[in-house]
Amino acid sequence: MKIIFAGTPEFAVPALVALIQAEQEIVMVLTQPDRPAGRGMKLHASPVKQLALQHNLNVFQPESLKPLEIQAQIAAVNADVMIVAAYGLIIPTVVLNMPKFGCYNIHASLLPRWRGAAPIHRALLAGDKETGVTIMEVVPALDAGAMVSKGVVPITDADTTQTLHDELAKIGADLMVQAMQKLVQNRALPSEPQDESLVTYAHKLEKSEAAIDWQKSAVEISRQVRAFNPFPVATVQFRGETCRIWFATALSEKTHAKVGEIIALGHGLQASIHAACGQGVLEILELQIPGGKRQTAQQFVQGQHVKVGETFK
RNA sequence: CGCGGGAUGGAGCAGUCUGGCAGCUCGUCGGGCUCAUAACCCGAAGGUCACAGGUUCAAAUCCUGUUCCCGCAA
Repeated sequence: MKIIFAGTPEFAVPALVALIQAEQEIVMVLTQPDRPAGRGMKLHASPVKQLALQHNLNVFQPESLKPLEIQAQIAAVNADVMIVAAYGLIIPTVVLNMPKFGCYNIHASLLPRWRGAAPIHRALLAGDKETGVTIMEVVPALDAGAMVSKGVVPITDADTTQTLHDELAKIGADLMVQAMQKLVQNRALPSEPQDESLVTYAHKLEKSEAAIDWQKSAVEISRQVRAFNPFPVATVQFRGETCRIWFATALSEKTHAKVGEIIALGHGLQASIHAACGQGVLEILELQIPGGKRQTAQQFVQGQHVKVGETFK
């Protein structure tokens, strides 16, 4: 079966790997153009492009899919199906209709919950007990297509956007390969429409959401820290500097200390920083100071000579 | 050449402005105390101060160049 694969970031990589290993015929890989990024603003190829080049696949990276000559090039490969995984460009209806068997998307949530740009972050922030990945048809409306299959993943107190992202990408890849095998056998994929009454939207993360508000409960702050790892990372003010908090968990103990105050420092191998919140206590385990690498709470305390009674703001 | 921070025993840092004995909190090793311990006490090992050149009686520190790491911005 002739497949067009459309994807850009790391999330799409396992799916492309799985399709290559499943020996599907990938006739074109759509990915966003190389963009200036990183320190020095050098041009960087997307993770999907790098993988595609390693396998000598036909890479196509137009700025937009709207121009007619671009659409003609896509039509020319005469694909049977198109697979979309976090591509990042709007796909016009004309293009959606090109592949014989349609166009399928991997979305990192249990639809219809968390349609949109940041489903993993929003599920974690909201305190959802589980999330997952959905394979569905691509339709012109945002993440609104009928659903083909789902995989469910529980969210634990140890999960971050990073860990969930990696797991969901892997599950999504497996589900997509299964769906393609089914499509080859049956020439069609059964699907189930989304219940519109249960729709929620996962709007894009704002940089301003990264700052920690110590008035909030430890549970909420812990979710925020984990949702913002690895990007954009929750931040806090300490000794007048903006520090990033990479990992923290909520402790149920009570305290009368003022909000943001360091009330205890762990010892030995389990060293951590305990800070008072609006409700409960936050146990900080991994953080980073400006100009430095991320480090364990123990290294931070030893290097910065942190004392009980200092405060985060 | 987008802006800025950094590199110092195994880890994390101070010392650099104002040149003058290599320092702090840990870790490691040895000994002691203890029913016991991630606790406490005593002792020891471990450094080309990122690399190269320059200034100086004297450079971690001042000057020039290079490499690597990090944050911002996108």
